[in-house]
Amino acid sequence: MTQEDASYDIEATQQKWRKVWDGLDTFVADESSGREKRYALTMFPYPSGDLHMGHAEVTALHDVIARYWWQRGYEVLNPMGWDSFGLPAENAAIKNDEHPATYTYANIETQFASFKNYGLSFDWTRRLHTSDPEYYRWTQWLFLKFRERGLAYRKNSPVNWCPNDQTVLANEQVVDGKCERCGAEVTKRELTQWYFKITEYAQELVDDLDVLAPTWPERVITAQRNWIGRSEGAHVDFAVEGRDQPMTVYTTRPDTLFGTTFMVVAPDAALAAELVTDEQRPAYDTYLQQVRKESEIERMSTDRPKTGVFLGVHAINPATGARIPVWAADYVLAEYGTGAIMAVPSGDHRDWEFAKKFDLPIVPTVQVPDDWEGEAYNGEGPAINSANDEISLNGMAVAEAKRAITAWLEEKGLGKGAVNFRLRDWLLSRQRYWGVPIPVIHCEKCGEVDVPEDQLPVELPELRGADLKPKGVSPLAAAEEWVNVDCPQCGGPAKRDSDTMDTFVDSSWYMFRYCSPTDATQAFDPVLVNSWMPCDIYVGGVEHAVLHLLYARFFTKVLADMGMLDFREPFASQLNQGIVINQGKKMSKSLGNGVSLGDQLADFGVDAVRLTLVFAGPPEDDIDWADMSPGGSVRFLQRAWRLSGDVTSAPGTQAADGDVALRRVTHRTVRDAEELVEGYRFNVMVARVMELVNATRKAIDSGCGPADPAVREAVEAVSILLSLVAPYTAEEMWERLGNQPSVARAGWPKVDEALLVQDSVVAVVQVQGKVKARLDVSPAISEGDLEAAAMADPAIVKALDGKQVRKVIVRAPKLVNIVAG
RNA sequence: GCACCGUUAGCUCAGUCGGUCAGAGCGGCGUCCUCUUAAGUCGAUGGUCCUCGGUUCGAGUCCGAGACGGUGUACCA
Repeated sequence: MTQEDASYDIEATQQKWRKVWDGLDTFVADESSGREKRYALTMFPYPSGDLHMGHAEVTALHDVIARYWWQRGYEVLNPMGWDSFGLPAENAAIKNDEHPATYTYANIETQFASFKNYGLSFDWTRRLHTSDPEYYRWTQWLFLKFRERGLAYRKNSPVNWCPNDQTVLANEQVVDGKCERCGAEVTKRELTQWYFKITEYAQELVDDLDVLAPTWPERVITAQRNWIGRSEGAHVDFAVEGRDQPMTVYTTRPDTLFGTTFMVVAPDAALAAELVTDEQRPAYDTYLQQVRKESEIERMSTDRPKTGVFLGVHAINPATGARIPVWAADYVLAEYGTGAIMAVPSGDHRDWEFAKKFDLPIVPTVQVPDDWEGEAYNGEGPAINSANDEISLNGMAVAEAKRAITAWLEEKGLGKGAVNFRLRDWLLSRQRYWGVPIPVIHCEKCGEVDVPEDQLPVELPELRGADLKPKGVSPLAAAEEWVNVDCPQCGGPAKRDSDTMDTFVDSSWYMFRYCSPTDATQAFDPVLVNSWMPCDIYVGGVEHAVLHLLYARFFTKVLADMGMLDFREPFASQLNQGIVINQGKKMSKSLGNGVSLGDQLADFGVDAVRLTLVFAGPPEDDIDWADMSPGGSVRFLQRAWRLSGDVTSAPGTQAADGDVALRRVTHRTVRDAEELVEGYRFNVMVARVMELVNATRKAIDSGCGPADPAVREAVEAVSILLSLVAPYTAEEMWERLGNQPSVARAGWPKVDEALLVQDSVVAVVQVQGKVKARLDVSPAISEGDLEAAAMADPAIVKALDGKQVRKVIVRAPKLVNIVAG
């Protein structure tokens, strides 16, 4: 065997097939094919630099599913595009004195070429970029539609401010008190900003998680549930001495009302400043200053001691009539609930700590179990100390007591059962340039006026370099010719809104646009969208568990309510891939442990890199590239390819008369591969293909020989199975077998069920749990026959010699266990 | 602190209903081939299935406790 016969030239093969594929349009989705539709979506990238190992992994995994569906005979929509608005382009533009579009579109072209080289089955006729005016025109249109429905509004409130990026952030973009993007410590500012009213959909967003739970990763479901933070409880009014208005609190434990011994107000809530007496005002002001200076990070740490200040006023516990002091303390948050709480130190560890520190009374209202040790008790138990002239909760369990006290409060007009959410409205304004301009004009006379639909898109003015430097207000505000316009309503002087939208708005609806990407008359074609969607699979990183996925779900529900969609969840199932790390650590410039995708592809070829990533382990696990052996993948692929040269039967040869043993392996492998791909267990699927390759090799060299029809069947199956992971090698094999390209659309091998059934199985006979004999039996053998056969076996007779048979366990057709002694 | 997940060969992982169940691939080692340094062949090696206890005729598999590792989350009333 010469060198040329033993291996193929990876680089030449890649170049050859790229050219052939370009002429085939193999993966262009055709709505009119009449085939059942599938929509495979993977999160589109931000165009920063070239593709890296992370992109390589997620697209390789995603491609297995898309290609599998094509092979199974579905019409597959598998689009790709770019989430191309965003800060990195703007920062690069400032640094290099250029336009953000220059950086953005250059990177897009680089990534596009890399994707093509990487052999993915994307339908490139549907490519989109969110920064194209043809796209963001419809982002603006959707904004106006949301505004029409009262779901986009402006309000003044304290917002998260990133001092580094000089822009506001959504709550979802603040992680541990830091900017999710750049890591700078987030501060608060009072600003008037645009919001989407996502809270209006809070209940549905949490309810539908139950629908998604079977097909979405558990951790995403959990993350969203926690983020939405639904809780049930009650609002309770407390009269305040010397004040007409009561103060209202939200509590999840109204049953502990009798144990409320003081009240706490968030120091930065308006209510605190209102309630404080003149006498206590200096102390309060000092405290407030101190709290304001704390960073979010300090404030969020849970193990620091409680602080607070008495406001000088008293409230009345509506259940006991007791006078209880009202305090301000920073462990109560202004933004959650009503910004004030009823403190029950016996039942809440925070209140307990506070009461201990400031020597406030503690009244237990739930009987603690005998064996319980601790401080505040928030578990189950009968109520105690909870009675007045009108009502007694004593003896009731927690749930019952909640109902009873809530009913009593409602009857007295002192409270009401309530549901509360942690979720806040989505702050969407950004004070930066490279995003979608908000299509609103501010007129002194008319107020906020929509840009008329026929004037969309509101295009970005041409700004570059230093014009884009962060100044705390949007760079657009300084573009005078752009900003100053006539009011569309009254014609008077007016100004455009100079903020741009959060880029998460762009990505909240792109999955719809892919269905009719060039439609110039509407955001998307509802008929096409409803025919393709919801997406059958959405592959992407778990870092979007709350942000993007929550927003996209919200948009879908709003659009459904607008009558444009006949479904209410965009992604029927989801797969989160892990990340590629190196030597146990995340790849980073500072660690110098980055692995260049380009280098890996040059060294091992596309197929071997893809195979390595897919075979590395379960898709959701991280891959440590240092533990991987792409060289091993190269050798395996060459070994598989070599099979295709050994086949001597002609194309079209019927396999029916072929070697049965090999055929069983082939058909078993194909069937298992179906289940494994559908269960996203691609690594195991690859292992099975490796075994099939080994079995085929053995059949050729020392079994039925290369001319046997079963060999062709096996090698064709290998080629088709490999086409999901290693398209170049598979194509090369397919051609070498004498078939026409492309193997990607060859169709899935048909499994002969008869070959999956064994005509005899091996039954094990155990004595005392130890295997003493093996019998070839029919799979249909009865328990009686199996037992008789076992007892008659010479080895068993010998093993039982002189022993008393106490018990015989028969599990036909696999096992007989004889207990003797 | 709480919740969830995991622990099987050097590495990455399979192991379905409790019974052929101690497995695959890779790596490493050795062998052979007109002999290497991304070629091929053949072969052998390699495991306290994290620990302890329980259920069972039988436990990698089920149950309990613990250890270790990981992930998420954390003053949300």
